[in-house]
Amino acid sequence: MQKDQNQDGRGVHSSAGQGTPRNEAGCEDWIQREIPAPLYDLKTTLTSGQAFRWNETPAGWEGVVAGQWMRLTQGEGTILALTQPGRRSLALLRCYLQSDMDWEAILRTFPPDQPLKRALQECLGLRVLRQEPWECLASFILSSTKQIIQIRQIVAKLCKRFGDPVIVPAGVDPAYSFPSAARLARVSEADLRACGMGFRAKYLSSTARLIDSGSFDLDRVAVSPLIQAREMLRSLPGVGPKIADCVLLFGYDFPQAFPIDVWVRRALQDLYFRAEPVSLPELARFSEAHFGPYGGYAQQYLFHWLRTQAPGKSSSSRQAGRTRTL
DNA sequence: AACCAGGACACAA
DNA sequence: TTGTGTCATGGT
Repeated sequence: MQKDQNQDGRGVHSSAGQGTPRNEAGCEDWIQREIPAPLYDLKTTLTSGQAFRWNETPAGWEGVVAGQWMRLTQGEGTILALTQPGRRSLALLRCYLQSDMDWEAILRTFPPDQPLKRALQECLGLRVLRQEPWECLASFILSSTKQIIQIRQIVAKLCKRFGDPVIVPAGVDPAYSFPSAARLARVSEADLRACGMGFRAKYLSSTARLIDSGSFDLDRVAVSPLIQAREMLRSLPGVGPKIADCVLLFGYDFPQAFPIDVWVRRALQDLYFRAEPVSLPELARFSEAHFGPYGGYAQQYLFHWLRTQAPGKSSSSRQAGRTRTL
């Protein structure tokens, strides 16, 4: 079910260097298909800080999944997808979007507390994607102390410089695949840094090389229990507790993983511990116990809800960074 | 123009 | 185990 083979570093024809796509613009076919997706808000999901490569155009949301360009639009209880008529793109997309998930059953596992209920109401239709592990890992290594808009810019540069061009419909801006670990392993740290990623360049470079050399096997994460999978990812340079849980949640099948960034920390502090400041490790322990087997999904609701709040509406949100005792 | 961003890391206590 | 300074870069 979640076993879509992503082209990450190891193995697969990454050294072949396909260069430019064979088809010239206009010679290829594109078909529109319909994916059943009840309770699915495409825009909210694609803009909720999970994936960084979707662009909104007048025609819909355009992006690249597993090396294939696609355009998605919201339908009534469905998602419309413009893809090549190729064999696998539809199955690929349903896995990526996680549109077959029994969402109501998941909602029922959430604790019935007031803050979460409110976040659910405000962001109904927000879903969790299942991205390719390598792209997810690399993207979140680049995410640390960066705004989402900046992460998008860095990733876009990275793909344009080191990814391969993919086939797009006539008249559409060129698009690129996400560069494999094998490719990035052969890129100098300085060239990575030129994409604007700063100190994260050495993290991405080192991690790409560990994966390319076979020292680290991304597939082994998928078949490990949560605790071990988390430890494995954390052994990679540039991957700490937060990024590890992002990759487990968005790139693998670990719905309990609960990444805590500045926003989620603020949300937990304000919504569940209004009285006094609680340390980060303590918040992590609370979250693991409180939010249940799909806690990561609850986390995504809290994250997106707080982040889309009008600034200044929430009580102590703005200057919560400094530990100022009220 | 300061301030902050989907943090990790080495190091101190 | 938990708390602090440092690390680049650019948006707001």
